[in-house]
This record gives sequence, C-alpha cells and structure tokens, in this order.
Amino acid sequence: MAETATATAKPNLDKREAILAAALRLIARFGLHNAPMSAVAREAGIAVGTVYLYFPSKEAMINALYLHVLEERNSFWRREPPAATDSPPDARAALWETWHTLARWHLEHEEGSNLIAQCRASGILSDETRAFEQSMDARALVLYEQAVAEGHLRSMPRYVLWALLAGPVYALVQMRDAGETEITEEILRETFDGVCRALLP
Amino acid sequence: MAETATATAKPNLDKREAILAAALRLIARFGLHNAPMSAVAREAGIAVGTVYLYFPSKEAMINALYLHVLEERNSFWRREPPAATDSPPDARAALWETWHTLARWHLEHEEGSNLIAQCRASGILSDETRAFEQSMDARALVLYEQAVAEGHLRSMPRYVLWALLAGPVYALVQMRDAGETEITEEILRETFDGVCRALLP
DNA sequence: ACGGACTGAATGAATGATCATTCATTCAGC
DNA sequence: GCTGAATGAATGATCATTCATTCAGTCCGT
Repeated sequence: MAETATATAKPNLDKREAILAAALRLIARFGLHNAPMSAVAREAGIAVGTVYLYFPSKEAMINALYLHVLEERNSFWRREPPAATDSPPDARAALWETWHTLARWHLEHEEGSNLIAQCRASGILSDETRAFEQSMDARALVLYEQAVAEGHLRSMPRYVLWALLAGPVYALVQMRDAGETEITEEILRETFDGVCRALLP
Repeated sequence: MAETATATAKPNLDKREAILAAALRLIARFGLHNAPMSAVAREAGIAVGTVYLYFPSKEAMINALYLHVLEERNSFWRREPPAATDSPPDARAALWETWHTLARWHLEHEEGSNLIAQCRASGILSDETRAFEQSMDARALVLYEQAVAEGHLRSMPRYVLWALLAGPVYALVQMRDAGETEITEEILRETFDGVCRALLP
C-alpha cells in the first residue's frame, strides 16, 4: 500500500476537468447539498464510479474544486500588469486595474464566485485547503508591500487592506445574487471611488 | 415541573425559540447539511415530531431562523441612539457608532453571522424570505437618506453605501472564521478609518 | 499478421447509511 | 372523559461509496 489517495495523475486529465466543471455548475445551481455525486457524474457524461477514480470522496472533490476556482480567479486577476507600462505611476489607475479586475471576475463568474462563498461558509474546507489558500495569498502580499513602499497605498495591516479592497466586492456580488439590484458600471465606479479614498494616501 | 403561571395557549412560544436556538448552534457548528432534524430536536430537548408542530419543514425552519437572526442583529444594531446625546453633530463619531456596532455584532455572534452567510450562499432562502429581508432594510434606508440630507454622508447609491459600510465587516469576519487572524480593536479602528474616508464628505 | 492473455480505465447496480417527514399512540391538564 | 400538545418508531427517499464485471487497448509468441 505505497499508494496515496491524493494526486490522481494517470487517468485522463480532461476528465478531471470535466468533473470539476460539472460539479461547479450543479453546486452553484442547487447548493452544496442537493448536488449528488450521481448528478455530477451524469452532468460530466461519465459513470458515478468513475468520479471516484479521480477523487477519493465528495468532500475531497469539493476541496479540489474550491482551490481550482481560486486559482482560476487569481490567475485571471494577476494577468493584468499592475503598473508595468511606465511613465506616470498613477496610483489610482493602477488600483483601478487591480480592483476592477477582481470585481469583474466575481461578477462575470457567478458560479465560481458563489462556490467560493458556499465553501467558505459551510465549514467543508479542510485545514489543508485553507493552508494552501493562504500560501496563494502570500504572493499577492508581496505586491502589496511593494505598493506601500513606493507610496502608492496607505500603510495598514494586510487584513485591513483586504477587507477594504475585497469586502465591497463581496457585498456587491451578494446583493446581486440576492436579486436586489443589478451591478452597473456606474455602481462599480462609485464603489471604486470609495475604495480609493479608503486606500490611497 | 412547575411551569410559568401564564398558560401559553397555542404551542409554547419558548419552545419555538428553543428549536431555533438549537438549530442555530448545530448549523453553525456542522453546516446546513449535517444538521439533521433529529439532532436539532435532541439539542432542543424535545422529540423530532414536535419540531414539525412549529415548522412545516426543515427549509421553512431555516428560513425562519434566518429572519430571526437578522431581526436580532438589526435590533441590536439600532439600539444605539445614532447621535442623540447632544451638541456637536460629529459625523465621524456617529458613523463609528453605526459601524462599530455592526462589526461588534458580527464578531461577537459568530454563530448568527455564520448562519447568515451560509443561508445567503446556499440558495435555501425563499423569495418570501428575501422580500421580507428587503422590507427590513427599507427602514434603515430612511436613516441613510436623512444622514445624506444633513450632509453627514457623501451621496451615493444605497447599494454602494452598503457595500462600503458592511463589505469590510463581512470580509474581516470571513478571515477570522477561516482562522487567518484575530480581529483586534486595532484592526477595527484602522478598518473604520478606511470606511470613514470612503463615506464621509 | 494473428490470437490470446494481460492491463487498467470505466461502468452502474447494489449496499449500507442517513435523512426528512409522518402518524398512531401517549399523556397532562381541564 | 376530552382536547390537543408531544412523542418517537416506522416509512420512504436519497445519498455516498463500493466492487464485480465489461471492454478497449497493448504486448508477445508464434
């Protein structure tokens, strides 16, 4: 028994993706509960048993899905060059890129955004998953320290920064998902205006 | 055995409260799923069948619990007199009362705060519940309009205001629940500083 | 080229648990 | 004895998970 339940490398990689995509769709539509493995398999076009060739359990699948979605968001988020272009180091424009990209992802990827919220609130995430997530955040932290050092951002504890930057995005998405309002570009701009006042020197 | 002299005619009101309290405890600890009705009944010290004398279904119970918790939060929140005390209408101090009270509730009522997040993300809330929640918010809206009229707050769409006011609180609570950090008074003060910049004229 | 083991991915009916919900029955107070 | 709250075993569904079996390739000896 030298094996491990962790990485499932050999079998078709596309199939793993298909399972995760199917699970994401169903969980976003019906909730973490009410998304039975049988339905996930059907949605992915495979048999139930096959899912268990790729993930040792439903819980493990969901944790993997959570990290997968987070990674997608972060790579989408950091595709934008923060201020690479050059001449005028316009702090507000750079912050707009950062913030608007984050907001756009959450608004455009309703399913992924909802999955993140569901996983975080439901206590299904393992310590391992949480630790991995923190290690992902660590990289973003560096950019933040740098921005502060260059005087582009007010100095504050990183948790405060994150709360002021991402908190309003989460709140907007939550209101939209509750059907309370549409999030127009106008609302985004006005919210960003507040975020700027909070974060810029 | 000796019960209260006042005979509560219909089903005991205290029992309803006991059921909601038990459900809150279990759902916060184990998640919306993994909180079976049998466990809720046991935690409340009654039989399973009895729960169904007070709620027609588990879903209805959870919706009722959600509104119950929201009402508790809102009444806690609006117990503080906004600026009644006296002379100088200090906008910042008034905002601090409002914001800090909201933040304190979410930090001190971990179970309730988590329940709100779980319910909102899981799609278990009925249209009726959502509508009722919106009608609760309508009352707070009046205070906001008033504050803007008196020049205590910058003018902005109400969704933007809420995102900038409550979003950072949700984010802080989320980070605390994930075990990433403790939320000290220092962090609260610094976050509030950002919120002020965002909201005050 | 050919056939006949061999391999391991894929299958899905079967299993064993766990739930939400019901209802025949009990029981306390009037 | 009557009323209706309270009970909790029983019911019927729904799941997550398993595993005996299928099947499409691959390899090798001839």
